[in-house]
Amino acid sequence: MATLADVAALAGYNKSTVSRALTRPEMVAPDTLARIHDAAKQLGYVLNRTASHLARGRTGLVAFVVPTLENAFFAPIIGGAQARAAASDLHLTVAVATLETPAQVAALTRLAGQVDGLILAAPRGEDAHVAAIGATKPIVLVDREIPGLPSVVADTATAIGQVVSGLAARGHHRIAYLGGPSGSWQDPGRAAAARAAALDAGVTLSVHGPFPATFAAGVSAAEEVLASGATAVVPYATALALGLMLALRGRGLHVPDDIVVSAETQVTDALGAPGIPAIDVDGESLGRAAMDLLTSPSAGTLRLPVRVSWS
Amino acid sequence: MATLADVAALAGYNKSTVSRALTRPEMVAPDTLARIHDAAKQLGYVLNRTASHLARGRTGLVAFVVPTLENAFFAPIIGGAQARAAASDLHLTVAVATLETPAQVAALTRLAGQVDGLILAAPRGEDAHVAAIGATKPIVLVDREIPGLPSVVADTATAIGQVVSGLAARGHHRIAYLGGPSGSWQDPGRAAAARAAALDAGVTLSVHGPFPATFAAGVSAAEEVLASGATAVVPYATALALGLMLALRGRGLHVPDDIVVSAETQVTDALGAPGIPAIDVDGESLGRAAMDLLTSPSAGTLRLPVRVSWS
DNA sequence: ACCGGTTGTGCAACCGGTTGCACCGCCGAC
DNA sequence: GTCGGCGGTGCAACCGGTTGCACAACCGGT
Repeated sequence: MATLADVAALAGYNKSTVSRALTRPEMVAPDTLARIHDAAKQLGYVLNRTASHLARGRTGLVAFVVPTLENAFFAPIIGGAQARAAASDLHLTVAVATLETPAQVAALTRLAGQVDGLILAAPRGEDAHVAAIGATKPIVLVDREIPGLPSVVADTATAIGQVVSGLAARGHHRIAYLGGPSGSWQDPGRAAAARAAALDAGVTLSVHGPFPATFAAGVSAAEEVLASGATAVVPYATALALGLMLALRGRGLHVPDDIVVSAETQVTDALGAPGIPAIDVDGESLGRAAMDLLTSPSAGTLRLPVRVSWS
Repeated sequence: MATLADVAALAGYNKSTVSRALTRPEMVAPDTLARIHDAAKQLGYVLNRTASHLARGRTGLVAFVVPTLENAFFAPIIGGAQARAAASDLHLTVAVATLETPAQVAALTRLAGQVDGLILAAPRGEDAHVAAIGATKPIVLVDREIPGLPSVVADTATAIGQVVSGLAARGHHRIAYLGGPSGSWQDPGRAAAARAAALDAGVTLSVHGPFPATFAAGVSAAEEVLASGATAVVPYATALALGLMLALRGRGLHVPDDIVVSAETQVTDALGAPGIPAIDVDGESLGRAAMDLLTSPSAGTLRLPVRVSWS
């Protein structure tokens, strides 16, 4: 591997000039620049990030922390962040932690020492624990707000309110809301929005949960949903919706004729029936926004709209 | 941040001795070790990985490359690899690439220059392209075999053969196999196993595809499946199965009364009906095995069994 | 008492860039 | 014709560990 010194020798300049030519071209005379670029190309020089990072006191790593990898919801978010990270010459390292236990907080604190910044997606620990990590390193929250920390959240509460109103308008009198994992920051807001919309429309809303955002939990929720007598269900997550749909069908009910379940457009489209609400979060945008917030910091919350549509 | 030099000063030793005490304790006298550990603890010393990596000529990074993040199939694999990586003090950085285009190969080659090793999950590029990356850095393949490269694959072909046989034994005469993404290495083996089992049992097998491993593709496959007249379907991936199931139900068919679709246990359980085959791949084990293969190299393929069960 | 062999520690070079500061030459201004 | 200023470059220290080599002390054996 060619080093800066090699390039310098070939071009007839000093290491430092070469370094400047490569990182701050405006500090160097044009023809010097050209000669150095030539030499670099000729030698196939590529920057040694490790050395660069050591000298600069940075690591070039950003940790993306998710509560779980089982929930496909986070995949596009990671994808979006990853794309932006690559554009800034950063690496994204993925870690799994909810921040609910001291051990997890400790592990994440250790990890924080090895990265330039963290993106915490839907962390479930206490404000103070999360903030403590934010005190050490730049940090951005996704789908969670903590005063003083920058964050980007999908405005699903509003969306869910719209869904409940729409369902009521379509004649549903009993609606069920299936809550997310305990500790979820989004959940209370969604439940509240659902309640408010139901109250407003004069329909009954039953709130169930908490449930992990998994297919299996959706299956296990079927019983409770049936008992509630609801004709429409608004689950916290797509995985939950899918599990519920299949379990309902396993009990002989027809979705959506007997009971309507909201999900993503992708899923509601498949059913090919009208009147099913779809809630679509643009995960990639969330991820990109989070990464952008990390690289060009600014406090406050960025609230991204969520699309609601009806099949 | 305390440095080695600080610890050395406090403990009354030289940097080098401290370094050795921390990395190769057996080279240092017991009481020296104790004093150094004391000093380190007192100062809250933690190793600067960047400096360490520079001196050692390594980066401590392993790239985990997946063809897509949309498919939840890779999540547990990443999780498993991540867990093992953490145990070896390595960071996992996730990248998305199929290796099908020169641009992707180039991007991955660049990435390869910044990591200590790569795990390529289900890469879809040509053998030569993949092997070229393997020539630069240690590499492990997941769900793909290329002569000369270490790999770990889930033996889904065998599982699919069992499923087809079992379906035939349960009275299905027309069975459909839904293929995976074009370029998938696993797909031909699975299709072949399905064909062999069908031939063996004297039933008809129709092979469809290629399909991306997504929910939407499953939906779009419904038409073709219906046209085939199959009473049982074996899809390449769970997402495909779910999409298919919902689309079939959207067309008024009952799963599994009218048509049986294989999936993961999780999904088949939800249906609460007997006679549905389930195929379960232990993703975490795959990931762990891949990481282990990377850290303690050995050529050849590690073939992990896949569980088949019937609801 | 002498010697070859451990064992434990220090010295200093090194990994490969980055950057503050000094220096040189050339410019326009007075 | 001098002088301040500035663009361009080199020098060397530095980031924080790692490691080859030298060396001193101490071991048991003869």
